[in-house]
Amino acid sequence: MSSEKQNTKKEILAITIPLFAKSGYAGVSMRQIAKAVDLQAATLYYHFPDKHTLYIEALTQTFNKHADFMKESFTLQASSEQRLHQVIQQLCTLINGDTDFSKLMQREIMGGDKKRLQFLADHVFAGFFRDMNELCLSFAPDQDPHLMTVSVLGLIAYHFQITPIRSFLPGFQASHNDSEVIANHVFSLLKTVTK
Amino acid sequence: MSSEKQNTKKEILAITIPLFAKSGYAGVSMRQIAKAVDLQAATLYYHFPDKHTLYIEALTQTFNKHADFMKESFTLQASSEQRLHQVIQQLCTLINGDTDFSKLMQREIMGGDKKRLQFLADHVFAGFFRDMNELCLSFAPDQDPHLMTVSVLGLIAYHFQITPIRSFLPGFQASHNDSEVIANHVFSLLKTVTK
DNA sequence: GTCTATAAAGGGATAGAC
DNA sequence: GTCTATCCCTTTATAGAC
Repeated sequence: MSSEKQNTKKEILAITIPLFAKSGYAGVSMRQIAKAVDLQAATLYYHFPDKHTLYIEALTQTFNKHADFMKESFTLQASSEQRLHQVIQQLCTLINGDTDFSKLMQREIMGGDKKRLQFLADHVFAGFFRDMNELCLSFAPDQDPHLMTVSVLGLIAYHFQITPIRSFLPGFQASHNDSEVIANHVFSLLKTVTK
Repeated sequence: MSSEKQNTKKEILAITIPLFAKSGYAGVSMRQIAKAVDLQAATLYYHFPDKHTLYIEALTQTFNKHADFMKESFTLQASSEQRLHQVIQQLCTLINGDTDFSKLMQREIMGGDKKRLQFLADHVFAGFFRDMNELCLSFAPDQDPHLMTVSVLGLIAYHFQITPIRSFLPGFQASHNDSEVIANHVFSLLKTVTK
């Protein structure tokens, strides 16, 4: 509790998260991490028992960061169309503002560890997903709510996933990387489903 | 040209692709590959100069496999709505039938090597993407064609991306993993945009 | 074309000084 | 809490026999 060095652990995590997001667990060595944090590799083991624990803590922190949003994004009382619009905008802002979150999620899904996926589903997404199902049911009653929720999420997430390659694809304009432009586009698509 | 051993190289690639897809470049060792192919690790170096080249060839083969579809999916002369329906179905079949393709693509995008992304964009997706832009323009003239193309692709791709975690999410039913069910859902969403 | 053996480098992790 | 030094294992890659 004494001084500035209590922050080291948090600093390590902060610097490690983007490394794991970009290159994956196996793609980052403890030595690389140490270099990025400007410490000796051995020092990392004072703060974390091993590499796996460091990764799990990085993962946990990245997901916890958005736990509040996941729970409080549906407080607004309004028409389902207005709520949809708001949720789309918030999701775009969230995903655009934290690329690491999406990447780590993608990597976890591809890795396919069932226990971890079960955990992520239950403790990170369940509440949010349930709210989304409900919202979808109210603005698109003809659609299966689970499929509809995935569609809305995919419609948003994919635009940010492909950001690194987007500028090389036909028809690209700088505005296509803008969070608000994407949000408006997605909403304009989905509101035709509403009526 | 003599005998059965000319196939070794192709066999190595065939077995390597799913390994790289699931665990990424750094997540797979030459020894693991050798074991999976039932060869000694040193033998791999007779067929490929190094690991990187093996990976690039695996990548290339995976993408080339679909080059034909990417070029010939738009020959059908019909209403834009019918063509959209057909393209959606074909994309679902393709993505559902080759998980490795999507995973390798995702990993490439997350890795962020600009030269490789430029190459993939130009040599794998450019033609297809251009056709999609055109199709989008004809069935949804009010939307930006580039954004609309990405939306259609994301709407489809995301459903398959999340397959491993889907069964843990609220509202899941077994049918949600079915390629045809997804295709019909996506089309039913998009056709409301058409009118 | 595949093997055994091995070199050379890099990886995770620990011991002990400060 | 951070360092240096080091252990031990795995990794990529090569040399040379068959």
